[in-house]
Amino acid sequence: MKVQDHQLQVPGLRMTKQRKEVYRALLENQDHPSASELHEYMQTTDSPMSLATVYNCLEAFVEHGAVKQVNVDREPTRYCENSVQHGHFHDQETGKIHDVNFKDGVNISDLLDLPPGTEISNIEITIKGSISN
Amino acid sequence: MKVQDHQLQVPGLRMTKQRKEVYRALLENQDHPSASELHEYMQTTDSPMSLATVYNCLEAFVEHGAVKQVNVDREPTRYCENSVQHGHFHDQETGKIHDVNFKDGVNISDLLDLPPGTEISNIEITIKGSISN
DNA sequence: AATTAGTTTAGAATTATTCTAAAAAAGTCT
DNA sequence: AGACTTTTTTAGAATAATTCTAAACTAATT
Repeated sequence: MKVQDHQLQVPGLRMTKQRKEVYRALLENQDHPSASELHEYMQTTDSPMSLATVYNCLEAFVEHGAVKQVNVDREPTRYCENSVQHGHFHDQETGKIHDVNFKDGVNISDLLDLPPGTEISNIEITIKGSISN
Repeated sequence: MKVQDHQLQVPGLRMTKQRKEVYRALLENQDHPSASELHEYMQTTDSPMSLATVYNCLEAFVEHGAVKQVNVDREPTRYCENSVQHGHFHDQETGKIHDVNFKDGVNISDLLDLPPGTEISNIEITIKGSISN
């Protein structure tokens, strides 16, 4: 997938060359990369950059809500573009992470006994398992 | 809460002195401690032990399904006794983690569009937010 | 152009966790 | 019980993801 330059925008964030390219990499290869995988990939592009910059960019995106972190156990944090709310399925055979969408009309508070007055800022659902065929 | 010695059992696991006491600490102070918090606490008991042992014990419990790991962001892994399936609420004001139970009769597959053939081995639900009063 | 504020960078520092190998404990067998 | 095997505990070293530092650079503003 190709993303046009003018689409590489995160509201409220100055888009430097590096940020643009990291964001592009995330949008174009939706593969839940870790910071170092992303860094490795960036080295193969026209915009090689330091690992620290990859971390800085990702941190900025997460702060601005454009990117979501996925933590599974103690593995390196993985990053994904955060358009719609979704959960993650961690395939234990392949190690891959897949997005899983919420079914229409379901609400997390239908599922959990949350204390009264709870203000939710983030929901993280991770399923681990395998796919049998 | 006091736990009797004979209750400190994990099926299939040899209960050494150290494992008993770590398990007791988890059952008696249900506070989602990290390994090093637990270690610090153990030093105040009759069974001081090394940090490596705390990690070893916890690993054994997790492998035997008696204890569950809770990971929130990149914070140190926290541990809780795993009797019934539950999720976690991470209060961003206090940093504390609270258990949240699933409502009766709900099923995770009612909520998510999982790929066909998915075999679930573990579900992790973490809500971040605050409690307004 | 000069100044300021924000960003990138290499490399050092941090820190949770795992590893190592030796000592101690527990379990088994006769 | 004593001899032997297996498992566990331990202190300290090693690892690895991430954060920090401070200097160089870039972009924005006057």
